[in-house]
Parts: sequence; C-alpha cells; structure tokens
Amino acid sequence: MRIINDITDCKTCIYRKMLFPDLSDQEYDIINSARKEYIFKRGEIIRKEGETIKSFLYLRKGLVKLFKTDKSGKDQILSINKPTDFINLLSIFSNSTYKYSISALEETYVCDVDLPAMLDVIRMNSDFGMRVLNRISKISDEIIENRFEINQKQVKGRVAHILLFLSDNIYKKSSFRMPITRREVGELISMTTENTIRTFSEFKKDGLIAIEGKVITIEDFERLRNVNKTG
Amino acid sequence: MRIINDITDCKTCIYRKMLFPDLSDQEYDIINSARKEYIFKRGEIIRKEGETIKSFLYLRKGLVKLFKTDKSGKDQILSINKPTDFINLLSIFSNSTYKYSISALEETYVCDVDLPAMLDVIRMNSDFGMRVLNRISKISDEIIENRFEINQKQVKGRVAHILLFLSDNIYKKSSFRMPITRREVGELISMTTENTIRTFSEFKKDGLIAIEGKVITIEDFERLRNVNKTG
DNA sequence: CGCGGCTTTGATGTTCATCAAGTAAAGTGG
DNA sequence: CCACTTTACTTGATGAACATCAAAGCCGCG
Repeated sequence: MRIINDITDCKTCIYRKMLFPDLSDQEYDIINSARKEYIFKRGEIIRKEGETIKSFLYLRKGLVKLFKTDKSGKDQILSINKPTDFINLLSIFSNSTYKYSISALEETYVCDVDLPAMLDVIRMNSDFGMRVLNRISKISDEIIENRFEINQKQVKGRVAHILLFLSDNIYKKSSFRMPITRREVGELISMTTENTIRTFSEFKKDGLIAIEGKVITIEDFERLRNVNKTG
Repeated sequence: MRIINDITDCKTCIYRKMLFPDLSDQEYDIINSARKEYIFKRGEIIRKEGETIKSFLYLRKGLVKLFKTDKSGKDQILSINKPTDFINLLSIFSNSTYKYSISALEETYVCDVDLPAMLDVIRMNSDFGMRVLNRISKISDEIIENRFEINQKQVKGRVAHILLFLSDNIYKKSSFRMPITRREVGELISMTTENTIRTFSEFKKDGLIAIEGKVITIEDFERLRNVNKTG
C-alpha cells in the first residue's frame, strides 16, 4: 500500500457526479482537505475485521472483496465490489469497528476521507445525506438478496450464478480473467474448493465455458443462465 | 387489520425517546399528523413483497417476521423483529417497492407514518437523519451477521442458535411459547421441516429442552450454548 | 530450484433432503 | 357445537448431494 496523489481536487474528479453532484464549494473543500488517496496491490488487506473505523472509503478503481473469518479460520466472502462502491458503508454508521475485512483482488485505488469531515458534510447537506442513506441501503440489500439466492441453489446453480455475476456485472464481457481463486469462489457461494473445481470442470466438459489458465470464457450463455435458474 | 387510536400524540408516546428524542415541536407535529396506527392479528400480512413503499413503519408492540418467497413458492425468513424496530427500514431508502414481505407472528401494533413527512423531517433535522442511518445499518448488519453464522453451522447448531435467539433476545426467559411453527424455524435457518422437528426431538431426548405443546423450556443452557458453538 | 499455495481427480462417508404415512391440532362452515 | 378440512407435527426409510480425505501435478516466486 502506498499513498498517491492522483487527484488534486474532488471538484474536478471524474467520480464527482457519482455521489457528490450537489455539494457546495465549501463542502467540497471540507472533504478535499480531509482526503487521502491510497493504492493497494493485489492481495493486500485494506481494512481488517475489528479495526476502528476512522474514515470513509471510496473505491475509485480496482476490485475488492468483503469477507469475514470464523473461529476455525475459514473465510466467508460477503461480496465483491467494484469502483464507485463505498466499500465500508456497511459498518460505518452502526459500528465503531469493522465487522468484516476488505482486501484488494487487483490493483485498487481508494479515496479515504476522515469520518468526522464526512459526517459534517452529511449534517450540512441533507440531500447528500439522503444519497448516502440510499447507497448504504442498496449495498446491504444486494448482499442480503444475493445470499437469499445462493441459499436456494445447489452447487451448479451457485457456480453459474457467480460466473454470470462476474460476466454481467463486473467485466461486462463473456471472457475474463478470474479475479478470485477457486477456493474464494467456494467461500463466496458456501461450498468446498473441491466441489467448486469439480463444477468448473463439468461446465467445461459440457461446453458451457472454456478455461485457459485463469481466463474463463462463457461459451453458452443460454444454457448457463438456465443452470443458474434451475440448479 | 384495523385502525386504532391508542396514541393521541407522538410527543407523549412512550416510544418517543427510542428514536425521536431530539425533535422540535414542529417536527413532532409533522410526523404526528401524517401518522396512523394499525393493529394486526397473528398471521396477517402487514406488507407484501412488491408493494409500493408509501410509509415508514414502526413496530410498537408484537412480533413480526420478514420473509421472501422464491419462485417455487417456498419462503425464506430473513429475520424476526420485535418492538422498536423499524420493520421496513431495509427497503425504504433503496427501493420504491418492498423486497420482502412482513407478517405478524402475534398481535402487533404498528405506527405508520407517510414517507414524505418522514423524509421532510430527516431533511430538517440531520441528527435525526443520522439516527435513522444508524438504525438502518444495524438492522442490515444483524441480518448479514446472522446469515453468516447460520451458514457455518449444521442442523443442531442452527436449531440451538434460534432457540437461544428466542430465549436471549426476544423473551428473555428460559420458557416461552414458540411464536413460529417448525416449518418456519426451518425457513429461518435453511433446513427442512422434518429435520427441524427431528432436531427438536433429539434435544428433548437429550434433556436440553422440554416441549409441552407450543411451549419450549430450555433446561440446560450450558450444553445448548455448547451445541450452538460447536454444531 | 524448491517451497507453498493453487488446482485437479478419485474414493469414501456423512449429512441432510426427499418421500411416505400416520397422528394431532386447529380452523371453518353448516 | 360438531363434522369436515386443512395445516402442523412426527417418525422411519432411502438416496442424493456434498464434505472430507488423500494424493499428485502445477505454477509462481523468492
């Protein structure tokens, strides 16, 4: 992890309109002066379960996973998040410490705004507050919705689900480099590494996907979507 | 369901201090005049998945379940909520329609405040907004945390988990009338009705609990907590 | 180049869902 | 209030889905 200085001012940041379209100059200044930028390498831990929450994190570029570790040391992945997500919104308003860890799945750029400054702006600008409220709701909803769906499926449906998630939501391509290991896929959809691999192999054998090293190509979307629905 | 008129004014409501300790008279008036009270009988649906969200619901008395129904018609229970919970906070800021249904597990009193009035007050009073933000986070966190825990356990641990949840969090007694059927217990912890019952019977046989009709008495907390941990 | 983590496949066993079938309890309508 | 219907509860038998264990090849990296 290292500090960078990519953006000189929030006012001119390309991500501005995503969440900050309606802030006054004064409000921008508050955020901008309480802001640091970090870059994390693939595999680095951005925040660890139990740490004190001191700032508001905005994912500018890259990909991260949110995960929890149980007593026996096994991880469970809650979600995979992409740019413009507020990656720590979940814990931020209800807890003083992180309830899960965040790590980078690829080179990741993060904007880090001191929490008190952020809270000041939320208090000053209620529309902005409402927008944050909206975002936080969406993120939780997605996690809950996702777990609901995963829960009803069996292994094939689960693997199809995650492949389609990566293809449709993250990469918007039929061919992509897997950002997570097979073990992590298992941790995301609550199954063992072995069964995850077996299912990948089966999909390959059946012509649903092609596998070349880390690169997955979805070859038959229709059948894969069908497995997602019925499996 | 019927309309009642238990509370004449929010200002004098006993629940006031729970979430509304810091509203001005004007703000109280806005909420109070946009407010209705309802009473729901055991089994009645309070809100149905897909309905438009028009109001803010406050659970004054009773017990409810939040649940989703899948394509095949099977329900999955997300959570059981008790008084002072804002039972529709989850969807309210991120969606225009309910993403889950809410039904009464016992006679339930609900305060229903028109959404626009609520949003006005949130905009007027940022401390109040922060309090709502905090609550919404907590509710989501609890659901996510809960699913995380349930996910790692097998049947015995899951049943122990829900029994301890009811005893510790809802009734605060070792003996209580089950507010949900065995099938619903299964829907809450992702297992079949048959296995839920089998596990109850086993706990009874092993002296962990006593069962008299709907009434469950936890007889050996220590061992039950141990099953919750290790199972 | 060797070590550790990732990937892969096979064999085995356990857990749990499903099916079946019957009893008990709780609503419902005449 | 009683016959009837429906829903809840219960137990057993069976098999499928999946976890676990084992063993070996692969890959990236210091």
